[in-house]
Amino acid sequence: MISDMELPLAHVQPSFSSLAVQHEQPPAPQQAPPPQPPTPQPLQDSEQQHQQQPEPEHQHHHQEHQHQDHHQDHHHAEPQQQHTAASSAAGVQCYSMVSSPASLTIVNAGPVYSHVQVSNNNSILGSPLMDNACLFSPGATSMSGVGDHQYNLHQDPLPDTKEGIEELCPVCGDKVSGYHYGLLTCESCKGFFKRTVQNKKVYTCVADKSCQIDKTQRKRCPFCRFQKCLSVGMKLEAVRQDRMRGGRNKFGPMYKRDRARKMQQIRQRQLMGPQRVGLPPVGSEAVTISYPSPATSLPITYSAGNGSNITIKQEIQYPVLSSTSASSPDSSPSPLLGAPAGSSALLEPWGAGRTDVPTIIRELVASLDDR
DNA sequence: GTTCAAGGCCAT
DNA sequence: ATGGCCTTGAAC
Ligand SMILES: [Zn+2]
Ligand SMILES: [Zn+2]
Repeated sequence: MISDMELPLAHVQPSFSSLAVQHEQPPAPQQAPPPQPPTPQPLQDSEQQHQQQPEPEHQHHHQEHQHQDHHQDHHHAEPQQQHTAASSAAGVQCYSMVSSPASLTIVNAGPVYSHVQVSNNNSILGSPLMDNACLFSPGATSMSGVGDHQYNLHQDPLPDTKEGIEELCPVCGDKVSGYHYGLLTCESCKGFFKRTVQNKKVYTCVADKSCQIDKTQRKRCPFCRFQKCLSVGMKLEAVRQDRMRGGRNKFGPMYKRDRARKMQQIRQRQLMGPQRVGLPPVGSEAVTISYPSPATSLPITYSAGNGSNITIKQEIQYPVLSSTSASSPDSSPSPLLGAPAGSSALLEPWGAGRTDVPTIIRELVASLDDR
């Protein structure tokens, strides 16, 4: 039985499996793929209410925003949190792209951000490897009934070079509209990710969780779309639980750095001509620092829809108290290609949670972690 | 004052 | 439910 393997690797999925969780889920033979109601898994972390740094005393002052012409509805946070004490380790995986835009390989990486998952007994489904691992199937698997078009993956003759490149959404290939939840994505995936996380949607894949997601089929399987969003690195924590509008979050500096990095890459390309300018994984030099625990987090369980509980990890940033606050998000937003294995830095030596660090120092640190 | 990513709105 | 467009607001 597959029941208990720890399969540390293998669950990338948006989660689920916990759906029925706790109770076992025996009824599924090995073939039945979908009965599992998935729980989109790793769900949520949210950007917490806005309490970022200063202001030790207030907590929510959204104030009524009403100037302007339209009103929005804002409800305060909704009631839904129950924390559980158990959290298990997270096996995180990343997909790395192997040159062609179509093939992905799984790479196992250390704990990166959040994928906490509950008791996952994803046993059912049969072989663990199958379900999530094959994002790409050779041709045979078309989903049941739906997928009919199989394009052969043609690669663009000139994938890189010029700005044209890299402006495709890593999830669906549509045009990028800016940085959203951690990386450059298109407007629709931004909206999709936001709706999914805010409303705690739980999707189900009727096929085998490996549907191809592209601009024309992204609507067909939200489950696989969300799964891909997480795979490429969209951050749950960037979705605000309190729905505060505007402002900048902790990823701001990262976006800026990433942008500069890409810019330089382009410069080099122009000057160097046809030389291979593959950008280094992000940790090119030598400086690789790894820190212990990821961040203060508390797992909380909420019930989604009906009947499923999901444990999620919520990032909390204490204002100015604990030195355990995360200071630099992560240095690389890049889709695919996981960070080596422990390169998430959180916390600076001087425990500067967020005080007044001279700009220059901050940049130094940032560039340090960046490499 | 400017940015620009996050959330909201609303016609499909 | 989706996705294009609009408003917001901390960081710069
Ligand atoms: Zn997209
Ligand atoms: Zn699917």
